[in-house]
Amino acid sequence: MEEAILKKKVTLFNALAHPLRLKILLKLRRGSCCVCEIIPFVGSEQSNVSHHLAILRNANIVRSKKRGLEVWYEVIDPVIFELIDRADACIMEDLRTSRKMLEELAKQES
Amino acid sequence: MEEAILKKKVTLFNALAHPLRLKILLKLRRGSCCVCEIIPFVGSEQSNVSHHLAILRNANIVRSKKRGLEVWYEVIDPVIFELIDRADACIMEDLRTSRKMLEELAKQES
DNA sequence: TCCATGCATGATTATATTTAGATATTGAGA
DNA sequence: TCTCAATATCTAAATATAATCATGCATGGA
Repeated sequence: MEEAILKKKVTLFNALAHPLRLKILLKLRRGSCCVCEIIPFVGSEQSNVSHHLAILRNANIVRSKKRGLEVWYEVIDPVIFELIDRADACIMEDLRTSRKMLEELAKQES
Repeated sequence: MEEAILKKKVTLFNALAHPLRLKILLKLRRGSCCVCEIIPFVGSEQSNVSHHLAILRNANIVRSKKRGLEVWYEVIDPVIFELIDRADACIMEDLRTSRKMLEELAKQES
């Protein structure tokens, strides 16, 4: 694996490894919007949201443009949502396995 | 989004957000192996590798079992590789876009 | 039983990340 | 021009993460 690609992959996964940033992307999935809409959606300080938006920008996941006083954000490439969905699939599979194990434990106890 | 799922997703992405851990998974992709094979592959201290393996274990990405003195690791669910591949796709798309922008810049300059 | 091997765990230090508050910047309107 | 609104950036403190070194633990062989 090329070192530069590896680094980019770490940056990408790292950008997705925070609840606030995942919430921001969840909001942007419904369409682009301004920061003033993101702030109440994620429920955090303005400066904190701005900081996390910068991390998503640096990871090339979102881009912004000014519209008067507001700054509007949008996801650059929706493929990112496929990535997130794949993560969901991993988690769901994991949960299914856990449930099966619990069921078998329960069977053995009865 | 349910808070528990969100947390699991963060744990998953976080586990993938480190070059050493991605290298470990790259190794395990070729089949399960013992720690003594992983250490030279990733090129780091034994204790450090062990710590990172623990992070992958806690994220439910890999599991281990003893075989005599050795401990063998394997990926629990290969779906994780689809996730990683999807990340690659995101990065490649990003690189393609960057290249296009550079080409257009070059055109304008000439 | 004693020792060596393979690995995990704990402690420590250095570094990075997160958060909140303060300040700076940009644009719109009075 | 002055002021306000929306957002970014800076700073400091708290917390988390990473790497290394030391130690502990289980297993197999002498």
